[in-house]
Amino acid sequence: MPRKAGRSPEETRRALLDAAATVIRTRGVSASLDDIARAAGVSKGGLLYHFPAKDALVRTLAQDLLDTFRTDVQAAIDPADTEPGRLTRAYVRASLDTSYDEVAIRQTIALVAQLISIPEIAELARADAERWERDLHADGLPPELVTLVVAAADGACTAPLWGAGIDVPAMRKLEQQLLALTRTA
Amino acid sequence: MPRKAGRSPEETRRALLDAAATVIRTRGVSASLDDIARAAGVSKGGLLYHFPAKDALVRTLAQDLLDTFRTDVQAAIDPADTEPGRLTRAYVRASLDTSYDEVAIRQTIALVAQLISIPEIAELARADAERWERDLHADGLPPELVTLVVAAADGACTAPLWGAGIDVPAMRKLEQQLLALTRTA
DNA sequence: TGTACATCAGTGAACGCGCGTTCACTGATGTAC
DNA sequence: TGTACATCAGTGAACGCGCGTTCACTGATGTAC
Repeated sequence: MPRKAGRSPEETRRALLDAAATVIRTRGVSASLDDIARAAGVSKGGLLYHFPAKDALVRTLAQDLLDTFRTDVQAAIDPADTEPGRLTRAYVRASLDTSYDEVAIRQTIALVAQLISIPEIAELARADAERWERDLHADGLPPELVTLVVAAADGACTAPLWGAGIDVPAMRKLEQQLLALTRTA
Repeated sequence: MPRKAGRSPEETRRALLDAAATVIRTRGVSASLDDIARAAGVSKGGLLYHFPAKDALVRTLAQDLLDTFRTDVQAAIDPADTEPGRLTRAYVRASLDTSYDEVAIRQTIALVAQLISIPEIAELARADAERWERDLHADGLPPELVTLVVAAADGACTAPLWGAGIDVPAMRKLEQQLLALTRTA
């Protein structure tokens, strides 16, 4: 069957990326293209029309996630906040603000863990992290403070990956502590 | 060829685990049993004599790493330190003490990332993390302080995973900051 | 001390299955005239 | 407005290869007598 009426190619592509995220989250990166394609309502061949190889699909998915987080942080910047550390505060908020449910958070982290285990994608993440480091250290706060606050934010939001349950009240408290720290400077 | 003189079965088993760590670090969890076995100087069949399936090998390797970290933290406890927070301080030291070289650290983290992406092993890590949470919160410090310090230690030592270079002086400074925090209580 | 036998610690060839990729083909959509 | 044609967005069968697992076999080591 050819192109489905009622779905544009871009929508199909988006559906494939979303399906890849869902399927890889639960079945791991070794999930088959067949599974992903079926979850998107497309044949395996159809998937390969949009992404010439599995590598390309997974790489695109990873870049998509990195871009989304960057956008989230930008959106978390308080326009009224003009003091040093505004980006750092937005980073803390975007990292710890658990407005979604616990399951979704854990699944997203699991997905990232899946992707980061691919060397090529680890390289992508590396470049992204270096950019974050530059941006955060140009935010007007003392470097040791940035190191501490960012490490804690990273640690808290990746902790579910290593195990322990997500304690929402504790995370809110930590968020407040970290935000307060950025204002002591 | 049968058993090699000059290597006991336990040594062969240990060699297989070490080889698995090395090979999986560089080629990922999808590294073949053939590669791992060859790296240990054993045939694929020989590997399967010691570990009945690939799952078993990888699970054993993961448990081995968790146990090693726990032992490291125990070893980092200062016997002269009798104040509240001694376990937390040992955790910070064991996490941030980068006495090894940078490459080794990054490779170990990469290995953990590989393993954690296997759901069954994520479950193992989860159980381990819950145990850590119990132990650390029974260490006599205020809970929010433990959350902050442990999150920062975790974040700092997993950061290389997401990218940014390991800044050894910055990590030493962070270590001092965190240790100081545990004494303010 | 020698011999027979069981078990241990492997070997390496073969199997079979799953999965990524290729490919010939197709019907809907867009464009030129 | 109708028609012809090119391109787009797929389909689904087939291929081939890699890898996990099985299995028949083997030589060294340990044990009983």
